[in-house]
Amino acid sequence: MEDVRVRFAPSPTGYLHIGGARTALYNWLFARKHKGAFILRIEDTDTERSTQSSIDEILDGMRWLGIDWDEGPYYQSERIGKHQEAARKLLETGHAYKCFCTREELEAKRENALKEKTDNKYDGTCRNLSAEELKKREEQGMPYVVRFKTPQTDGSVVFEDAVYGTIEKRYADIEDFVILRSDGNPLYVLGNAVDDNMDRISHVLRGQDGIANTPKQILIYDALGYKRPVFAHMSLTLDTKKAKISKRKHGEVVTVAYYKERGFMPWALCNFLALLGWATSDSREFFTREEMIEAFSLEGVSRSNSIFNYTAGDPKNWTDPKAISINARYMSMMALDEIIPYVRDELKLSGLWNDAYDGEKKAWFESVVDLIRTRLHTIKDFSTTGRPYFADDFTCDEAAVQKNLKKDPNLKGYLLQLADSFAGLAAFNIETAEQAVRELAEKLGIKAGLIINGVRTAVTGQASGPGLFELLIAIGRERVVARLRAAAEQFCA
RNA sequence: GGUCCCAUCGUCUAGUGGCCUAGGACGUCGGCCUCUCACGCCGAAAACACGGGUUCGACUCCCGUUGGGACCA
Repeated sequence: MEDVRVRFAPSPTGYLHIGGARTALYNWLFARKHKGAFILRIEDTDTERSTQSSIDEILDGMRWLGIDWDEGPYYQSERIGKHQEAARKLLETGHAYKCFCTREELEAKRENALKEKTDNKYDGTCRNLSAEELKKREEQGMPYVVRFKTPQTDGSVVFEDAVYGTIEKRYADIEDFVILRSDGNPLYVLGNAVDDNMDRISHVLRGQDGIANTPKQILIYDALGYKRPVFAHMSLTLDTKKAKISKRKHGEVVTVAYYKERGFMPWALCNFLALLGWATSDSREFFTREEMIEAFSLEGVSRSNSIFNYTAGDPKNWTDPKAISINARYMSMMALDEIIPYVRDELKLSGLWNDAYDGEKKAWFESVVDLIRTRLHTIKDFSTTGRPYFADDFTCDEAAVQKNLKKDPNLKGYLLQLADSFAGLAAFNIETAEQAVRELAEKLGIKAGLIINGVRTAVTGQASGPGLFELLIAIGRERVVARLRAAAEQFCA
């Protein structure tokens, strides 16, 4: 395949949502795989709804995901002249005509068609205008739209979709569609085709919602003498009720920005998104960027829509559980130096960062990250669940306190004794700490678990976490002793 | 309404006529490990929408039905 050029062409009317990100990703993967160019084009011709902040959010989202582009961003609004020129050319070559039908007239026809349950394609009234009538209306300055003149022969438009295979649509089923509005603005079918030609796009890889437009665009390509690109449509991402996902309906979960906020690793999100409608024959689940670029192929893109398995109101699964699982896996498996920067950013953001973590406390910091990461799901968890390791003002889980500290009235004494024992230890390490705990339990004739669980909650406020003795060493003797004493007073009354 | 597209466990999917007693992953449930939780490991429940063909043989091919989605406004 020579000179692969693909593009992502979002319209900046909102935010970068995960469906859009997936489209961008697939294009990017395809470009990288074939050593081609990935072009970013902003389709901002809807000036009413396009905003700069939306453009910024899209660009930020792509940068964060690591989907870098080679050209652009180009702005469609700067090329309206080209679109109009194309419309003029189609008019001149007889491939299009001016239509003076008013909105009201069309509305009436449509209603009528609806009533009689027939097709509501444009009836071609203005297609058959005589030269005389046409001239008269032009002189009167009547507003008009430009319609494409669909062939009235028996033929059909046929194209080979790289994902869906052969798709055929009869001319008779394509109405004379509008390509230019009366205010001179191009419609998507026209603008998009002209732009793709200008940008020398070789493969149009877009959502399946574009599939119905494709035959019309092919008509335009042919009429304008453009070279047809390869079309490849991909399935859509729907919600659990099979409706399109949107911020309006589903809220932040569908925006890329939210995943950044909630502590996702960008590549983990990409990995999840890639799997939503693409698979390799071995059903592989984890890929590095290079591996995915290597493995990516249009053959593996699925034809049926996939469902973003998100249920509102589930605190544990605040997004698709598979996405969380993939992120968690990445967090526990990636190299320590790779995850550290994310943790650093998160701690800075939540005011828990200490510059010594990059200096004399570096080794300690890394060991803590390594100790706790396997049971965390997002980077955000380092500042919430992980807070007791980095700060003294952590909150205590009420259920944990109830279960591990208030259960036995003797715990107060146990914890105070243990605090004294820890304080008096010649050396404080995993072995000596464990020995101290077990000796105390034996001396008191109780199960070690009682003390162990109590200590965990006293020291971290939580009911679960890493192995207790490693945890104690990570937090450090001084803080452990202080927390044991404080908890004994506060909770074990 | 017309046209187009799609249809395998709850979800993401593998499967391209015999290898399928339908494989993997997430989730769910059970077990092991154990100081808790998680990780890890082991195991279980869980799907070819339906009906016709074609064929010696259909998850795989064809037709229809049903269901879903998209586009046209």
